[in-house]
Amino acid sequence: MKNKDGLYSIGVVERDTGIGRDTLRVWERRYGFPDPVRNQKGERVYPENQLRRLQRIRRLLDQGMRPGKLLRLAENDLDELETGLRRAQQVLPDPAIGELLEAVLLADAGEVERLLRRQYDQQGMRAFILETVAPLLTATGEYWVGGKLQIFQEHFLTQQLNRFLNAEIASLQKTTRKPCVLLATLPGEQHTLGLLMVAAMLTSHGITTVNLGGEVPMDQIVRAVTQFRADIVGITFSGAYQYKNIRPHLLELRALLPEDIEIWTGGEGVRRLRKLPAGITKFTTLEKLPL
Amino acid sequence: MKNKDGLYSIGVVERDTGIGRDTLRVWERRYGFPDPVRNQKGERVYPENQLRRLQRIRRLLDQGMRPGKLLRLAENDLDELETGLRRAQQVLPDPAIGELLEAVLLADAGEVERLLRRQYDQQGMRAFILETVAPLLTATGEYWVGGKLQIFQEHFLTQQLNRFLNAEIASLQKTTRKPCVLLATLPGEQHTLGLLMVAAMLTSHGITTVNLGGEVPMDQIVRAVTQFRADIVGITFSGAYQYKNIRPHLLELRALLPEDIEIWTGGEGVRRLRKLPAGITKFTTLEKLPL
DNA sequence: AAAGCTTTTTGTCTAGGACAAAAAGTATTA
DNA sequence: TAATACTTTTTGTCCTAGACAAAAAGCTTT
Repeated sequence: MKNKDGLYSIGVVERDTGIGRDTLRVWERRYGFPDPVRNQKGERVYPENQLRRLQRIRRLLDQGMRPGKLLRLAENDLDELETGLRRAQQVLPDPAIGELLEAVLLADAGEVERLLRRQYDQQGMRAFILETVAPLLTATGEYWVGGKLQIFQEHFLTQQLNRFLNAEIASLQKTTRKPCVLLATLPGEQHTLGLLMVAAMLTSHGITTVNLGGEVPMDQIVRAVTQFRADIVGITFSGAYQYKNIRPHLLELRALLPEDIEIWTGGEGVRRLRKLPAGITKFTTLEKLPL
Repeated sequence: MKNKDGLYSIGVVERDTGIGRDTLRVWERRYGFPDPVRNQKGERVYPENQLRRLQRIRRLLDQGMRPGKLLRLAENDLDELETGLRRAQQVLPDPAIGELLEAVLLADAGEVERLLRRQYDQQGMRAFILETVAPLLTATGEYWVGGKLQIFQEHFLTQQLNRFLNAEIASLQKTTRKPCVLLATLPGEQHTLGLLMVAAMLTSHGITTVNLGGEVPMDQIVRAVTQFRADIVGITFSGAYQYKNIRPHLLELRALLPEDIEIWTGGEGVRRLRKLPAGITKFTTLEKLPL
């Protein structure tokens, strides 16, 4: 799949950017980018810098921009758009996030744990998630795109957060009550940290949550809803999820579930969505969760 | 995408079965199944029963059977194969495992938690892993192949174990010391519960573990080893992992790592392996971990 | 049982055209 | 001003049938 020197097949690019192969080919035809090399067999082979650029484009698309515009732009135009966006989004630097990032870069497990604990004890679950975990993940995302963070460090942080949140949820969960929220992602979506963050927030407010984790087929979600007598189904979509699929999938799920079951959805992937039918609520930010 | 009456587009089938669209088309061409209808636009439209059958086929493929054989079979031949598999795998009856299975089938989170806690308190971490968690997973695997367990129930149990073990690891982790064990699976291997079980056992014996989780690229493992100053690298392979790749991958990793770093490996996939070179140790069973 | 070889099986990729769904743009009405 | 209806543009998914390398199976030899 991956050639020695940062060369990627169309399948790998599809997976790593979340852009379908047909789309990649049609962009090439229409806009001239991406412009992959060919291997001996005549197959497209994408150099690393094109993969990176596609990932950047992907992020800008998620912000609501349009392919027809983005793909005709040069690299430095993208820079401008990104800095423009960054300015618009007001990244305020919290010293604690900096400390945590430092500890992640040094891969210092004890320190990460200590800092998470300190923040949690200071802030309580809700603020901890909103003001520590979420910004930390955003920051690491930016670091990764900027090449300042290794993949293993991201894995490490994910595991660390996973453990921390799971432990807290476990210790909180005894005292829960109605309503019952069922959490899952659909097949193809492996990013489950968002679910965990939602679960942590809800559980800390005494709401029963059942987290089924990643890649749960739709019919299984439907069955689980009856089994657990859930009132609400929460589905998250990361930025890597095939955007085009999100709406149809949500509609499909909506059609499969009884009307009195609410659907909540959130995550990077959902930001661009507009006008959802009754019975599907979109949360662009965790702050908005009704607690 | 989904039509009213249980009709599915190729994209939906791809998603719900995990079988790529190109593969679906080529199967149709070669074996005559699946055999979708066409819509007005001339596109493939799969009726529900074909989707279901593809899902069954998918499961049997995961058990190691081959497309060329499965796709030429009639529906009741599939039945036979499934019952055959069920019989081949014996069920051993431990009352506690039975209770847990029952609670999983009922999707009773509180009860599962209570039973896990009871077993853990009685047995201690080592015996809990060996005599409760491992047999429970084996049992659910058999139930799943036999169709007695829904996918969501398996997800539910995985999450529950995940949470439980992570919580215990977190509470134990303060007092750890050398040696340091780095745990991960290679790309393509998403099964990470094994890592968690190892991590739990080692941590309970005061050994430092760093769990990087699933699908960590090899070069990242190498980098992580130096960063964490690990002494041992643990890699697990589930039964679903391409058997043929295991040995070469282990050798590749061995070549990339300094000689004084040990490699430990385990999991279903590793059982058949023999004669590994110096510096790679295989654990066919968790009991054998040197503690 | 491992290693080396040959044959068969299997999945991924190619092309450029077609078309409907979604979004943007424009006009009309409240 | 804002909501609604209609038109145009943009965009992603699907189609065909052939090619070919990677993976697995089936042998044989060490």
